[in-house]
Amino acid sequence: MSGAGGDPVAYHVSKMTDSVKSATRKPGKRERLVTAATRVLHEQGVEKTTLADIAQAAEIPVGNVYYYFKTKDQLIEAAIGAHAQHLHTMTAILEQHAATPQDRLKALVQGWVDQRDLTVSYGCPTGTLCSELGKRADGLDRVAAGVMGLLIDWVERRFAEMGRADSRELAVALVAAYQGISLLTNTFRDPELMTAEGRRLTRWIDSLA
Amino acid sequence: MSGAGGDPVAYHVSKMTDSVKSATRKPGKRERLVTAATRVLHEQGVEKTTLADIAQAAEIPVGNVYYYFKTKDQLIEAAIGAHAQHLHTMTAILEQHAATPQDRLKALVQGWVDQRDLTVSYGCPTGTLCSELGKRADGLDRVAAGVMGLLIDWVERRFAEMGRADSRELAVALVAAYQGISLLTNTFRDPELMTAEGRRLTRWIDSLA
DNA sequence: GTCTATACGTTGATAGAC
DNA sequence: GTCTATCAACGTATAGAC
Repeated sequence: MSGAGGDPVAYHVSKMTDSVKSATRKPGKRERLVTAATRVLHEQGVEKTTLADIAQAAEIPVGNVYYYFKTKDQLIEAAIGAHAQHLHTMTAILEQHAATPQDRLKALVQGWVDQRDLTVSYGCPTGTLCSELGKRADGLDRVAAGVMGLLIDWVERRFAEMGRADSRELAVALVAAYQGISLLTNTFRDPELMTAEGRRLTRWIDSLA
Repeated sequence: MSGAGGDPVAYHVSKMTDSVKSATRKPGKRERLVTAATRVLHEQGVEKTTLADIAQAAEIPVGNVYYYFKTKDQLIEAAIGAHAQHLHTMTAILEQHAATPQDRLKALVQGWVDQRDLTVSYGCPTGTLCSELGKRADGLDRVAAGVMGLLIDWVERRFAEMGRADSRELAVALVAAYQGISLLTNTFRDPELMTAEGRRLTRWIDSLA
């Protein structure tokens, strides 16, 4: 890991601490930087994206980035933290709008299908992140893996609630199916691949109930 | 696309042509370069790999690379061609060692499981390539997609031989499952994920027979 | 054909003015 | 806190000696 604010959760805490320390601080800049980074890193990939790309998207001068983040890796880490936050929000909504474990899982799948156009263009945000960072061994790879773990854990809990003893294996299989079809949807630029696999997975979930 | 020798097949043809043109040519250098590129690009990823990395792995001076390839992209293209060649060889062996479509598909799955240690370290060679190049729109992305297409086509033919009308969808699902579990196996550095999914897929193929 | 030297742009990061 | 100017290192690619 590369310094303080090492994990996605700690990032938000340290941000709050800073806000308390100086009341004059504009919270907009840092947040804009992270939001821009999240989007641009997804669109261009981690290794190909420069700080200039992110700074431009956030409408912030390049050199100024270093006031908010000591290194490029720390900015990437914050962007991964934003993914974790987004995932948390999404699963909370799923739990609110669907009652049974099966319905929640099927709603998750439907969400994937609804996102298919973004997947066609850039692949799954978490998946492409893990794919690139998986070739590293500097700590950032573990941070990305953490987000993927959160997703699998959530799915596993739903299968467990359905009374499945093999809930972990089923969760891994469902997320793997999504990651795989995301890759193919992006590779062949064909949203219909995601739609068709969504139908298959929905039937599969029903068959397990 | 970035010039002559635009597709994986044409590469091998142009190589042959060159060999005919000058009998004194050492075929070792170019081939070593492509072999090294194939390995290093898989290990480090496309965007992070420099020509110096590849040249060093091939034990060739950096500047000399440009005698064999006009640009870095053309070397990458040749490496993708090597993947296509390898895939062709592999499927030929599968057809030789297994008789029925089911057995051939199960042998394919077993091959994936046997490769799990490499997947733990660097992910699926074709998959990580497609993931990175999928963010481009310069032609190389289509070349990588071509290799993935070869694999799906081969699988589809086996399902068709089994009499399945939905052979294309099944082929996409099987390859997606492999790509997805490859990503997770690499993300969590856990070969057991691949082993377990291999068992699941083998049972699934049997259930379709 | 093979290799060395080097040009030229870009990148992450720093120093310091305001 | 914000921004500009700039550095040092590295990347691709070229020129040209042998």
